[in-house]
Amino acid sequence: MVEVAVRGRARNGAVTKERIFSEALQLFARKGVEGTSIRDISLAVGVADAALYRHFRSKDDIAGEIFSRHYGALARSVEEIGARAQPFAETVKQLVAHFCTLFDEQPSVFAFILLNQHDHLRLIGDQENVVQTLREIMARASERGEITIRDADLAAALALGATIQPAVFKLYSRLGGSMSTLAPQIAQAVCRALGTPEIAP
Amino acid sequence: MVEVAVRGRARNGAVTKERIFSEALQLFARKGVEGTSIRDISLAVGVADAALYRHFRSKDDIAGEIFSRHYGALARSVEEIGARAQPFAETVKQLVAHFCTLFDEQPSVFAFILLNQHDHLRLIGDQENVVQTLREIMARASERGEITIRDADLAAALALGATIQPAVFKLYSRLGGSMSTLAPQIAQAVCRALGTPEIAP
DNA sequence: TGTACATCAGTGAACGCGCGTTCACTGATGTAC
DNA sequence: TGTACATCAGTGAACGCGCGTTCACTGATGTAC
Repeated sequence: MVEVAVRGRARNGAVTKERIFSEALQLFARKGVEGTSIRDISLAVGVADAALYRHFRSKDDIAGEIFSRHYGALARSVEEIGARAQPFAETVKQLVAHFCTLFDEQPSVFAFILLNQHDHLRLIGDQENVVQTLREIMARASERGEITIRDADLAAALALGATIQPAVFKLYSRLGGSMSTLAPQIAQAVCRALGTPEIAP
Repeated sequence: MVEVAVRGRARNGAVTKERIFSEALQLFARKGVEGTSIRDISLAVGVADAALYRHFRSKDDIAGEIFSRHYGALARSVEEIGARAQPFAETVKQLVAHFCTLFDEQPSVFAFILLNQHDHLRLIGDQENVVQTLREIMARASERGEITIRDADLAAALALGATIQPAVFKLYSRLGGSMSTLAPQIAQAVCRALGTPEIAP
């Protein structure tokens, strides 16, 4: 278990499975799930196509496991930030910063779970739902009079759209620099859009 | 030319081509271009699959013609609204209203040209570009001091995201009512986000 | 108005290809005694 | 420490299927004289 095979092919299943996760994620983010074939993935990993079926039941299973792993992690982060006892403007700041950091550090994760929404948004259960969690954060802020937009769903859509669309622009090289650089401006724009009093920087 | 065949199959080429446009658009919007087959389209139109090749060179040609037709129309509308001599807040109001009306009246068009961006954004030339036009509207507003966000691309992204994301929510039934009902709230949110003084309703 | 012919808009069948998946098999690794 | 065996993680080849596209052909429509 300690030593990985040196001659011949590596035969550590856990390592191979992680490499499939990693390569498939990048391909899915770049070309979409439908546009990526099992052979594309196995070529990138460096194994035969049939080897993928030692680790996953099907291609959809690969996509599903990758999606729920990262989407679940994001949902938990959003929930955790939303639960902090702090002014709404601070929550917005931290949420936007979190999304921007995710884009900068794991662009494939960002693209796969947030930009290909139409493929799999219906597949996820409601247990760990980023959008649902955002909605609840907005509903709470509305109750406390921290935002003037009354419809919590609309507020969530405005905030999410104002954060995601700049990322799309960056993907198409329409915006330079890192997303984290833009985060303060985006957070301020979101607060203004929702009608929140700003806090001192 | 005046009378359409009554017995046997309709043989009016122009009519068939329009029906292909119409059915293919709906399928592309619902399932994506890759997820829609030539046989899906021909089945919906009610002709043999091979008949499609009497009107289009390829499947991509169908998608391309549909896309550029509607995308071009939207680009010209945006350009025309942007060229009007009026306060920026009024321009935003009209742009948002235009997008919302498009969603309400032609949801398939909206979904196809604005929500599947990754498939074909690279295919379009720069001659009639919705995003580019929005950017120029923002740049002009920035020069005139009508918005406080200095980066025109970021301003365009914020405005577009705040308009498109509610539409995505509506597609997933997360928001009720029509988009046109939400238009005033969205326009106001965009103006606030960009730092524009509001105008009287 | 009739006739001859070109074009148009359709058909069913077939094509080659790439896809997701399965198969029998192999040899390395882990485990029991 | 050796031996016997189960399991794991890989292989190349093949499968059936649906895909986009092409083909030869058909009959209706339009045009010229």
